[in-house]
Amino acid sequence: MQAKEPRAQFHRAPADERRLALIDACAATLARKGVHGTSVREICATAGVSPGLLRHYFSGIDDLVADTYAAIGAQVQAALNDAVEAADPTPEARLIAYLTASFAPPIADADLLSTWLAFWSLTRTDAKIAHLHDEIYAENRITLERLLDAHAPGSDHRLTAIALTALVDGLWLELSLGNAPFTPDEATALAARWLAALLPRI
Amino acid sequence: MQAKEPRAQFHRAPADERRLALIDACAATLARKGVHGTSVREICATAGVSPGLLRHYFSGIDDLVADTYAAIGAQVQAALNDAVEAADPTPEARLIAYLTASFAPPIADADLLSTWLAFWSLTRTDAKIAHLHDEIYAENRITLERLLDAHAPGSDHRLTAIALTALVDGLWLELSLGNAPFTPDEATALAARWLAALLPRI
DNA sequence: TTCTCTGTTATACGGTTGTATAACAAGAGA
DNA sequence: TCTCTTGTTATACAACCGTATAACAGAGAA
Repeated sequence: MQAKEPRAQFHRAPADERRLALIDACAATLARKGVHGTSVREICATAGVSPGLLRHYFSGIDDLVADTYAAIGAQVQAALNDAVEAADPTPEARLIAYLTASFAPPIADADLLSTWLAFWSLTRTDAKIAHLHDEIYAENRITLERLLDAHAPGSDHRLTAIALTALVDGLWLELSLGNAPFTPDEATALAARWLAALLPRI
Repeated sequence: MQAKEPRAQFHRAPADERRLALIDACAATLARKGVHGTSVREICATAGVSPGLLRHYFSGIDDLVADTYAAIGAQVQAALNDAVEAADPTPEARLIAYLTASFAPPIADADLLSTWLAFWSLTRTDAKIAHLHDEIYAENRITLERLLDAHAPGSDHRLTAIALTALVDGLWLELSLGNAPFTPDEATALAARWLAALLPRI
């Protein structure tokens, strides 16, 4: 006996804009609800769009998640690069800027961590995600090796970059999880002290 | 028209045993299927038990996951302690043993990481899990501070323990995710080198 | 203004989710 | 051997899942 619902109003958006809105909504949902609470309906509700639309832009929810990983990864890389480029042009200042940025928003951020954890946890089950992970981390290490090489040209910085990445990741993780028993400044100082021990001139 | 299924045979197990079996099954399922693929039915199937039984021992699936976190956390702590106690009784050897154990099975293990990632990702949404996380990490830091204090008594090792935890976590994460661009031995060497820089006598 | 294309919504489908419930049977105690 | 307790199973339920489909309507083209 219920009256027929009038069809909701909507506007047709450019394809790029809609894709981006869905990617943003996917990241926001992963952050807020975790992998468990992230569904097609939840994402589309966040994007203010009907559930069916997701499959008009992506082949499925897994596809959207992978694209979201790529987008977020690029955002992080860009934010770090910006911080480095905004620093004094000495190799030392650029390295420190990289570290400082790693422990401050928008990098050290509970939402970003939640999203990132979702990606990590999908690495085992989703080959596309695993491939993206390798790409993103390889690019990050190359960035670091360049920064290190500017400081001490010629030597091999492979292991140094690996260790620095690990240290920064570990500190970033605890900071972003919340309740960390240390401050962002202490994290930067720790990483800098570590660098000073390895690269005496810093 | 189908014949009534005869009720499956079963045996009544001691409460502790059943609880443990369900916890093991929960960990295994989280490792194999991820958060997304871990359901009451999947866990109970792994444990070889009917789905309804879970709620006879736990108030719900969230409760079981929390207990699983506590159990796995204790196992990890125990494995690390065993490695330390099995080492030569010098402070240096004990520290190195801690590091080596961190990058070898059963600690560095893809299954353990998958489970651990699930716990991390629940930290945001589940208060009980968040509390467990704080407890487990605090205990781990205390263990490390004791090891460091045995080597250099008197000084404050708070930040050193924090940094070492972060470095080990980061290296462990990449190793366990697979495709890491370094070996477990290199990870141990990196951490040891870091310790040597901070604590000259190692 | 009208036409046409297609981005978008609404709805339906079979399958799965966590939980509730009652019937059953294992195994200890008498 | 019998009884009784209760651990365990089987089944049911409403809610949700990801996807498929057809009808609708926005907005540029003619």
